[in-house]
Amino acid sequence: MSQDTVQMVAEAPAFRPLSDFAGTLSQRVYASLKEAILDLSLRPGAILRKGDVCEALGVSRSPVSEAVARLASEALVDIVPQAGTFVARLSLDEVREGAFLREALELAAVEEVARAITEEQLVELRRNLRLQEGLVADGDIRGFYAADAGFHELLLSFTGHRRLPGLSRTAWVHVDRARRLLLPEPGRVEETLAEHRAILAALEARDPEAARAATRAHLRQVVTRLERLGTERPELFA
Amino acid sequence: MSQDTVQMVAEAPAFRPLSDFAGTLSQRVYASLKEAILDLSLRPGAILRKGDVCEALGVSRSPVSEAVARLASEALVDIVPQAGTFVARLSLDEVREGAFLREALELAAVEEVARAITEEQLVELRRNLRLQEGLVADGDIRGFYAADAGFHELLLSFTGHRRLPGLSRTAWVHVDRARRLLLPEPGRVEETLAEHRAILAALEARDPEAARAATRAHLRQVVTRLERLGTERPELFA
DNA sequence: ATCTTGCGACATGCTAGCATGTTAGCTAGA
DNA sequence: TCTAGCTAACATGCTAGCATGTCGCAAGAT
Repeated sequence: MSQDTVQMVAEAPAFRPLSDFAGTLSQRVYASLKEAILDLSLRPGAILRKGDVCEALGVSRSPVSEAVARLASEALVDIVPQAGTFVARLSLDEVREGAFLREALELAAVEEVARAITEEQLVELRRNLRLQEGLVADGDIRGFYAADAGFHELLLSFTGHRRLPGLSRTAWVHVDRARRLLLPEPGRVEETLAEHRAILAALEARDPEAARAATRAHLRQVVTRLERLGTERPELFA
Repeated sequence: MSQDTVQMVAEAPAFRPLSDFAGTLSQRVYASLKEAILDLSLRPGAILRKGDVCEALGVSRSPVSEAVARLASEALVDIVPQAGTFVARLSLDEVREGAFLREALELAAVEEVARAITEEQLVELRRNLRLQEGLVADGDIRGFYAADAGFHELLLSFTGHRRLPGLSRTAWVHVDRARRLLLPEPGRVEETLAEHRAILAALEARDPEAARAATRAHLRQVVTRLERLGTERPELFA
């Protein structure tokens, strides 16, 4: 019961306007809410009143309800029937599960891709990698993260499976949210770049096992640092 | 309204009553619809009118709408806005993707489990395997499939990840639906049983690579037969 | 002072009806 | 006879209001 009581004032939602997104109202509400949750601008553990969301976004309750249901299926919110909806707390268990899922998917992908990658696909990866190098040189960290995501999305799309990239992103959601807590470490982007180069090298060699090893090493970096954070500051996680 | 003709009766959805399920109305509608889709009692490609579902199940349109939205997220139905909702056609691409996903998850799981499986967990697996043997001996194929599913669910649960079994089941959905088209092959259940024994043996030996190999061989059986069916009778798939 | 108990407020889930965009069928013209 | 355009029915998406179950607070009893 010793919950936070002081921060009632800091409950300013500040959602991105719906006009920034496309699709049906439900999808737009979903996108806006999800972004707010991943941003941590909706604090973990905070109550999420559907009525407030309706008023803030200027829509009725059906689209909000559907959007919240989708978020619940990703464990980003907890719905307690007839009681309330709460933003999911940060949880090391969820981080571990998300990391496990993404690692499983991505290892299977690179293993398959390494066996039959085409020259055109390698060209795409090399181009993305050069883009990353440029962004690092310019110090554009935000752009680098976007290119990073693009690199992984390219890899997954090479399997030919349409829904795989989206599933991987969904799996990674809890890791990504917790990552906001990590302070930027000097030299980390250069390490990331080197890890991407190692993955590309394994794919150029068409060596499935090397590709798996490089991808695994790459993906475990973030989780390792989050585990360390969990032991150093356990109060951050539920 | 006009009376149902004889041919209309063939289109009778025949949903399982909602009282057979638990949870909110949305969840029950979802379960009932999903079962009908997997049963193929809702024909692939058929139009799925929400109004009809409402009337058949005796509920309003909101829970139906939410249930259908969930089905759409699993690609079991296609929603065309302001036009109609259709039961997804059988698709070899979806079968391949579902098989890929489940294989990725389950290989990662057994690899991890093999490293640190406890004696109690092995006991659970052995007990399940003996159950399978008994059901095969009794010729209870339906019961055997249930025990089969339980075997895999046990394996996945040993990772400690809560949502993993459900995700694997979701991934497998398209394979499972297409499997209804396969004629039962004599001796297949005994082969399945042998494959399960091989997985268990690898786990008892705490050999991650052997566990991966055995699991992979097991999971690819169904897909191989479905691929064959796809070349022999391409008209069955979209 | 503490524990219990009852009442009030409230958040979600559901129902019913309106707005919007699509599709199919029919009609008129070439 | 075939095509093009129009109209009418219709399916979904959204809005607004009712039913149901939960949680919190306060007053009273021990």
